[in-house]
Amino acid sequence: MENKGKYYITTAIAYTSGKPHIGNSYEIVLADSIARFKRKEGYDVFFQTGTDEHGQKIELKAAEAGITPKEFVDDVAGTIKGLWDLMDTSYDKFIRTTDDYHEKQVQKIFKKLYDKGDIYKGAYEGLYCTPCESFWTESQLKDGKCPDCGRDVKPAKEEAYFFKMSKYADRLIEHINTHPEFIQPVSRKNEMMNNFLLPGLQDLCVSRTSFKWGIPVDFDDRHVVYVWLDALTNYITGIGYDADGNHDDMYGKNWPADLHLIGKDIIRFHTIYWPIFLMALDEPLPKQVFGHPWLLQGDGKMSKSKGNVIYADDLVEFFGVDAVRYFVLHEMPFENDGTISWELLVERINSDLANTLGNLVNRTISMSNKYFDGVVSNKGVAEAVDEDLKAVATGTLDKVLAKMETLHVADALTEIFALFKRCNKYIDETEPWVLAKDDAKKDRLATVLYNLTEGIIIGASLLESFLPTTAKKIAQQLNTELRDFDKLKEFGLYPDGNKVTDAPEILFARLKEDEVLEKVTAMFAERAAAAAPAEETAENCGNSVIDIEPKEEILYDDFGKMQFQVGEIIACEEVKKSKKLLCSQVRIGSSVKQIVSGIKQYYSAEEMVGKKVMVLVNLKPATLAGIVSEGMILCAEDAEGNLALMVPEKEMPAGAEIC
RNA sequence: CGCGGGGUAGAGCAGUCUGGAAGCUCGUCGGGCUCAUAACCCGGAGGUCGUAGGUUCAAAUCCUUCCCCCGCUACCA
Repeated sequence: MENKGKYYITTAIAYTSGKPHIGNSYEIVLADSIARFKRKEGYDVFFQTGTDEHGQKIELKAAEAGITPKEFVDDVAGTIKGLWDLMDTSYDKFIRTTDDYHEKQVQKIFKKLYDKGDIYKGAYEGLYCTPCESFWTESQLKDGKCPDCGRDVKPAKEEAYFFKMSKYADRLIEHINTHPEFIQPVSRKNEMMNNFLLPGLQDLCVSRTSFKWGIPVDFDDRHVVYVWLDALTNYITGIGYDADGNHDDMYGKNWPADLHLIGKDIIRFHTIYWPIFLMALDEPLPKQVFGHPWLLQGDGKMSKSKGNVIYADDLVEFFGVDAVRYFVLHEMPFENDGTISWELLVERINSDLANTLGNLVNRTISMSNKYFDGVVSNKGVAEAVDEDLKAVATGTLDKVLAKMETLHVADALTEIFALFKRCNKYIDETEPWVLAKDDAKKDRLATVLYNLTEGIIIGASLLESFLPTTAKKIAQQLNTELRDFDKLKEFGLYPDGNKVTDAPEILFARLKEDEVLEKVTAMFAERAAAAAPAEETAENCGNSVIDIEPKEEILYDDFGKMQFQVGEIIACEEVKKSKKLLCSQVRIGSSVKQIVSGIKQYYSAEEMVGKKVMVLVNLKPATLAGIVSEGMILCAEDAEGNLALMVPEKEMPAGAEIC
């Protein structure tokens, strides 16, 4: 195989605040498939992944668990690495931001940029929530309050170091414009340009004094390096970058990276801040950043308290590694988010892996055994129908290469499966069972089975990057080797007279959806039961009471001005323009009022109907989202902003006064 | 008018740049076959290509109007 040079691919490093769910595990499988594919193309691949282990959140979580931050991240990093290994991923390097060489380089980089004048000391001004010890921006606030605890925030200042982003903005704009392939998919490019670059970049805060779990700024130890300068630099420290210029050979060989594979949520950091850091360090920019979409759970949101979070290891236990790899790779389109559900998994696995691929391999081997004691020989009795099969088999490589060139991994898989489908069709066209009845057609029969075996091994060789274990199993059953890419345009390389296994193993068993769902339900029920007591205890010792800002004392007259009545919701619909609003028709005595309330996230329109609720009826009508609201439905609100309607404790008629 | 993406068969999508008979996967219905994991192969049904207008011999595709969904909107790891 010709050497095409180096290929350095990275995933984002996973944040060690907890076990990643399947949506987070998707990225590593995608990266692994690309890495394996590039190796087969002849590139000298270096594939790096790892964990991002600093920050306030981890400091807090560790404190909650009663262990040190380092103990906490050691545990989670171990879990993450275990998952990556379980998914059969072929990374060359697993970097942790707590690794000593990384910490040392981050300090040196920070100092270097400070000496250069790109980092300066300033003050971070924002809205501060004292109990949470967190800064928020105007737009992060929920109803003007802290989005974490709901309490008031006040303007505050904190000493911090800043990076001069604007200094490099023009160079970055120029780079993005002259390198259309830099940001993928391209739709993201406009987002970055219009929202950030063209309006003008703000300087980035790169240090914090409000927590300690981070890399200390070595010349000012009240500060720790904040997030991105720590996390993003892993891509160079992991391969031996040295801020003084004494790089490891690995660095000279691999940098710049060929591909940073990341989630679409952190595109900004990788296409704006990271390139600018590199410019400041006088290092070349990565060639491409691909912000992949997300894999979302279709049936209801994943939530830990519901116990329905899907983890990669659960899926592997149910379906096996390659089935899970296949699903996430196939179901994820290039630009839009993909959906995962147990039903879709079963459907996909049955249809593609069991029916199309597994059954093809199985029926082909069975026929070789049945008719020729497993010996596959090319007797050269060709017919016209063979030509199309051969053309498809030898043409698939180029199609797959074209799809992979633009990182359309799902489409590449579809191309490979088109070959397997073609093989199935070939069996129908040639009808081997008919040939078997006529001794005179024995050589034709042998040729047909040879062609099938050849088609399958070509397909399996292409499949290797995506489903490595399955590809190897197929090769084993056919008693041959998977082929290199430069051998995939030739048809007829399967050794003449070779013998396939006499005991073909089912590659993917067909699954019964109801059985799977039953097992899933049982698993989640068990998990929820295990989680519930723990959560309750946490609630009881933690947040069972909340305090809110006291308001000033009022007179009875003030209270008397407000009229509260029981209202019955007789109709309710969502206000389509809004994320939060429901519009209810509320019967108050003999009249009906229209009231708009911001409770859509907690109550559906359907379940509102029929409820008796507490209503402030003499509030001056207001217009919300273009709809008149003639009162207010009252709710209790907890620290997280969850709402509960206030309802009469005994049955009361609509219109009853509340006093 | 903050910016961007999208609305094509029951579901999920391609096709739009470069106008020229509406396609793929799953599901569904019917047929074929029996080597195989009730699988495989063939065929049918099902779409006013979001809406309203315009350009053209010809529009899913180009232009304009409006409606609806989704993402981003600054220091979140």
